[in-house]
Formats: sequence, C-alpha cells, structure tokens
Amino acid sequence: MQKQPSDHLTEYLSGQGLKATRQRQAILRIFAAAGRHLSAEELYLLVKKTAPGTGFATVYRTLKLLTEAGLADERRFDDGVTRYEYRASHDHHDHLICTGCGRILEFENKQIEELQQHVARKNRFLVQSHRLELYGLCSGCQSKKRKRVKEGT
Amino acid sequence: MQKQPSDHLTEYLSGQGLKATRQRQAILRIFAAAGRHLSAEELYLLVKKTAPGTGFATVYRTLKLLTEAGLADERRFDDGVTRYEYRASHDHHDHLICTGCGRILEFENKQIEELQQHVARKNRFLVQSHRLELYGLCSGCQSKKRKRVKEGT
DNA sequence: CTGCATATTGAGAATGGTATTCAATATCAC
DNA sequence: GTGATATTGAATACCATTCTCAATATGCAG
Repeated sequence: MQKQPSDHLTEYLSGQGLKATRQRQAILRIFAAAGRHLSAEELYLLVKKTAPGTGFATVYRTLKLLTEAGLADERRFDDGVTRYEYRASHDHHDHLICTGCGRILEFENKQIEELQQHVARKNRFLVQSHRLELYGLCSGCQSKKRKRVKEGT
Repeated sequence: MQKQPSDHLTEYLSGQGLKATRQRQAILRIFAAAGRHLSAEELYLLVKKTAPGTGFATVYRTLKLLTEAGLADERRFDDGVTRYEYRASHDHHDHLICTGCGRILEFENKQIEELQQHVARKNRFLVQSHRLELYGLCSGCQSKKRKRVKEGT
C-alpha cells in the first residue's frame, strides 16, 4: 500500500512535536483533492463547505505548514496573491500563465534547467531554487482575440 | 546628440496630455542616476534628500508612469516588494538573486529564450513576457557560509 | 504675459493580502 | 482520565500599495 498524504503529514507533525488536528486533516484532504493552484482564500471557501466552523487563519497557517512539510509549494505569480500547489510525486516544474483567462499550465524542460546551472556557474552562484514563468495567451484566448479583431470590437 | 531620458519622458507626457512637473523630472533624474533596482520606498528616500517636499505618493505614481512610458521595468521578486529598474538601452535580461545579502545580478541567455519559445509552441501558447529568477548564494555569501560551518557557529 | 481649465501634488486614509494575538479548546503522552 | 501544551477562531495588527480630496502647478489660448 502506498503512503498517503495524511500519513506523510502525521509523520511530519509528530516529528516536530505538533498535533494532528481535525482541521489540519480536513484541510489537507480538500487541498489534495482540489488538484490545482489555490490561494488561501479559495481553499478557505472550499473548506467551509465541508467544515463550516473552520477559520481562515487556520487554513492560512496550515498551508504554510504543508509547505514546510513538503506537501505543498508556494507560488507567487504577478497578481500579488500567493497560491499553493499540492505537491504530488511529480518533479519540479515551471508555469505558463494565461493573461486572458488566468489558466495555469505546467511544463518541465531539462535543457533549460541545465542552461540555468551553466549561467549560475559562470556567475559563481549557487542556485537554491528558481522560478520561470511565461505569461501570454493560451490557445483559447488567442482565438477569442482573433475573433474580436475580425469583428472589430 | 543622443536622446535623453528626460526628452523621452516629455514626449510621452505631452503625447498623453500629461504635464511635465518639477517632481516628475527630479524623480526620473534621480532614478536614472541610481542605476540599480529600487523600491518606491528606497527611491522616495533618495528623492527627499534633493527635493524634501516631494511626497511618497508622487514617487510611487511616477514609477508607474515611467513603467508605462517604457523608461522603467517593474520587478517583483519573492520578498513581496515591487522594485523598479531603470531601462537603459540594454535588452531584456533575467536575474540571479542572492538570498544571503539581497544582491541582484543580471544575465541574458539566448538559448534559454529559444527553449522557452519552443515550450510555448508545444503548448500552443503565445508568450507576451516572461520572468526567470535564480535564487541562491552569490560567491561572497558562499564563502561566509563555509566559514561559519568550519567554525561551527 | 495673464487667466483658466485641468492635471498633479501631498497628506492622510482606505484597501487587501498576510501575519499575529489571545483566551478558549483540543490533542496526546502518561 | 488528567495535565501540559499545541491549536483554534475571531479579531486585530501589519505593511505595501492605492485612492481621495482640497490645494497647487502646469500649459495652452488669447
């Protein structure tokens, strides 16, 4: 049987002398099930449906906790809101962000990573982390734009 | 004679029906002379030395204005503060950011840009802009760290 | 050069996301 | 179960950014 996210969390918590509360378990479950980039606010709204008593601060703090536990990644794109991404087993990846509809696509490119290391070495720089984001229009928003142009709106 | 930043600004302003005020001219001059990434706060402190009456809101608004006029670039790194960079003639570039001392190095890599386009095409994505930041330790901070480890502090 | 319409300024206050405080409560080792 | 202590939820603090508004500066028309 595979290790569940909840096991991972429980382990981390007991290792740190922290407690596995009802709220933390619920938040993790809902966060993992959502399977997309969520802000604290968005997750809070989801959590409230199932567990109405849960406070915003708890959701907020739990997201930080999950990040420390390695179960989530913090992402700050250009709109000033911090989003969290559930970290399944998949590797590091970067993002394509549609400025039209806000959609977020993921990608991975080994060659780019290698070139980054190359750049770092040239500057005697030791890379701890990186972020690469491409902002633009997804295929859907490109068609919409073409249509608008054609119709002259 | 080369076109000066102030000319560029004046042109932009009159084109938009805006006014070339004392404050805007002073802010641009000081910003251009600083030649590094500055937050609104930092620039405000610099401007106050020469032109004490100038308000923070004006510095802030002028930085937005310079960005629209193409004389500045807005950068948001991971510390939550927006920084502005004077746009001289040099091309687009990306950043190495030292998590030890906050130092910012710049780099440019054509191959990475090409690979980004390749990734975009594969996803039928039309890139409008991108950001690539490498976070880590500059050579100075690496030595400091080694020293600390050696001394066991 | 003068007057006028209007863009701009500066101070302060509003905003909005993030982070903390604190008394009440839940957790868990014993 | 009991007690020490981590956690919760509500409210509040924080802080960069943005807006408001009355006073002022700008620049065009005449």
